[in-house]
Amino acid sequence: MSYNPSQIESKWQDIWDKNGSFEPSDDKSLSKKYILSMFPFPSGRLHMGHVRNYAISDSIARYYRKQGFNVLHPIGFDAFGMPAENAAIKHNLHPKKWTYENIEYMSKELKSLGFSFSKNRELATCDPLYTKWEQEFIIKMYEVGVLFRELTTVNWCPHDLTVLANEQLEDGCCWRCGTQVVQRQMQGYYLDIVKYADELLEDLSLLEGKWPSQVLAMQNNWIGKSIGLNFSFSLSDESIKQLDDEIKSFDVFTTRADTIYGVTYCALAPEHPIVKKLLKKGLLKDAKEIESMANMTERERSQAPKEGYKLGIEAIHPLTGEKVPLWCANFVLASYGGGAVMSVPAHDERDWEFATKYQLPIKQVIEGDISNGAYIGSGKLINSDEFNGVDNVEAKAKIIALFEEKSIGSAKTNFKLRNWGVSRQRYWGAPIPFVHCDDCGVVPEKIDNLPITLPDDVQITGEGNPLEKHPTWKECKCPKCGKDAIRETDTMDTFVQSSWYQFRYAVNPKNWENVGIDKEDVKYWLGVDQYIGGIEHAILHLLYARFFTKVLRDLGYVQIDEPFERLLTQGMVLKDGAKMSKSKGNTVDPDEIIKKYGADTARLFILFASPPQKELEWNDSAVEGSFRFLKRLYDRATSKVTQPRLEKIEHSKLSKDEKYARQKVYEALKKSTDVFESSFSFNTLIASCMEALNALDKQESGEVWSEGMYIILHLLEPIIPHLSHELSDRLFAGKNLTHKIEIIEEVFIKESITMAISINGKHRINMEISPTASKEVILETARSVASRWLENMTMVKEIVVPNKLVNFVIR
RNA sequence: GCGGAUGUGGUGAAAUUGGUAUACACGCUAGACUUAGGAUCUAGUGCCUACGGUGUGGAGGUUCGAGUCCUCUCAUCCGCACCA
Repeated sequence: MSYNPSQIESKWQDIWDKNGSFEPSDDKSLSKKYILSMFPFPSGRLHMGHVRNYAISDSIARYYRKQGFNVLHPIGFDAFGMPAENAAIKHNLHPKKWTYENIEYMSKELKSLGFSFSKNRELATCDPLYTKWEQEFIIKMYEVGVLFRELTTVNWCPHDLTVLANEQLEDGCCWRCGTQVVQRQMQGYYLDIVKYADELLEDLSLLEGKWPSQVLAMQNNWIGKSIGLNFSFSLSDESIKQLDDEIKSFDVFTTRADTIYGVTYCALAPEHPIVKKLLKKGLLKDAKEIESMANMTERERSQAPKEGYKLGIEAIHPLTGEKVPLWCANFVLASYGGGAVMSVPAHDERDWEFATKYQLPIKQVIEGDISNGAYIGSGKLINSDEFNGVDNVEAKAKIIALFEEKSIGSAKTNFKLRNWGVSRQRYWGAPIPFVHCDDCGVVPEKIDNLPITLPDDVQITGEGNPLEKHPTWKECKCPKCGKDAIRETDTMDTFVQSSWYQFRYAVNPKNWENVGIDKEDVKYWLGVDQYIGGIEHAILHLLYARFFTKVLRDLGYVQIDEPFERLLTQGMVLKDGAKMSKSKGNTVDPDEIIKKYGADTARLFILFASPPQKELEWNDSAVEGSFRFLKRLYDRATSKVTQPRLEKIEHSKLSKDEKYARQKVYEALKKSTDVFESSFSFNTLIASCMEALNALDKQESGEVWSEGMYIILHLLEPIIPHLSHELSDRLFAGKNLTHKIEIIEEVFIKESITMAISINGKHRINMEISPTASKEVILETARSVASRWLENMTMVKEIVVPNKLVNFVIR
């Protein structure tokens, strides 16, 4: 009988299902491993990226399970989100129906790949039970001030009547209807991630060597800490008068306090209160231009050339008392450092460009060449009163000290990281559990009333928020005073759900009704020993999940600082050198591959073709090759293993080929620990197993075949579980899959070894020699073997590297 | 511009961390068997002017010895991008 993957695979999948083989034990005295892959969005079908992700995590999970660990390897679905609403608009399908149908289909696909997920812990984040606990955390966060409401500028589509995220803009237009997006002030809910910025940055050092350095660098960059001076400019008396005595000063932040004497003007963002006030009063002749500037998104502004408008307002330099003109400029960010900057054109490239364009004065305060542009290097200060001659690095500290002494400014740390806006004007998300009361204001729901669930009877048109338009859903009672009130119609960003799912999986599903995050369960299972997912989540998801962990820790739910101990970011799956995508028509459907070759072939190919961190180029004929190997493995297991009973092999009595075969088998075994526990280079382990099978093929001993197959099937079980279980069951009653196999050192001892002989570092010839030969014997033999290169030459040096080579240096 | 990687046969990739470069696989070539097939098996396969020479993007350096360490350089990919 030949290899029939579909029969074998469905047989074992059913056995595993029936036995609940992948449910972790409740016994907390066992050593545990928590292996987690990023959960999928239920888009409808699995793609190869998913298969790769889960093939990796499954191999690691199965490896540890086989080593006797209590393994948690869960899966779920990141089930809220816009695509469900888009499907509703396009196909008139209810998002809930669409989502659950997709989950059902994808669960079947996951099963057909033989992944060893815990079924009892499978979750969908759109489940009201999940929402319930999430809403509770959000209310707790509100109580401690981590969640707050704020009026900020957002991207607003005037046609679809909704807020859009930055990544939903295409050239400043709505990605769906093409309408020009405008900036609009809106109330929204924010999570104070900036409060945790320092800790999020500091703790990156805990992850060094355990997370890819690239991810650490990206997060570091994203948080963007900078230390400088914060101080305020007073306005001149006339200017204050112009502003109706309402504004008398404004704050700026600088990292270059050393250049403060070089300030020749100040630049304000178009959103700055001074600019707004002037606009309101109609004092600006360039009002139209400034307003259109304010309507541009940050991204658009960054692409536009530098532009500015003189405001006719003057500030007073805090040290020199000189008058400094104020400008409104498009390159000043409203959301950073107070939306105002002191401009030092002599020592800042942007200020130089701006000053040159508008012919503003340039005042040099650090020695250096400013003939062709700003000088941003270091040097001694000039034109800086008492600081003249001081090195600029030193001056920076001294000037900050001076400001603090005079109480006109202070050292300040700023972050590029912005607070996390979690409001979405969407239907298919977790409702933000708050109520608007005329008397009490914004009030959190009573915990007993959770979860606040979505109404099913909604019309989803893509315009506006269906919750807002629902006739009755909004109506509620104020949790505080009991009067009629209005429910919040914003729902939460889907990144909120994926920020705490790693804790939810750890909770015993028997208690899912009673508790959101069980302290003891989390204490046992967390941190995640190995997290696996795509690099595309390097910042957002991984930063949010780290942030949530710290917040939940401070709220007393968990006791760890970092959720993911180790992170593996897998490379993309490519076809014809490009990322697989429907629009390019270069996709490979996992279902088709399973149908044609079986899940084991798909898994083997994916892990063999490339190390997991690298990109994987899909190659149809290489898939055939993987299939061929499995057929061969099946054939040899059924035809060569004639005496399945394992007996102690007397190694010394074996022939050379038999010894070599054993050696190859044990080499593979030796390699496996490093592969599964640290390097994850499954490709090399598979190659070693192939080498072992090749070596076994060159000998005929039944006992060597038996032992070899026993070990190879053991090693490959995490990668090709179905075939491995089937054959192991038939040949060894599955005994080779239940324990760790010890390495026999004897097989590595050789009667003779091959040593290379080099002349002046160049490899010339090999020799066979006893491994116990003395240095003298080795050299003697080598000299005679290599005699033709040594004739008439003078020996300068003789180097012997034991077991490896001899190098003769001659002249 | 800043930050992070990566460069090895026709292709995907190995190399026990300074010690015989190209394991394993794909592809290709030739052959065997054959119910003529995209099956299986055997042999070969870095390049060149082939008893020799040369070869890990390029140029130097350290060393008895470098894919591996150091310096410079080129190319590609990814992330961030007016953060004052």
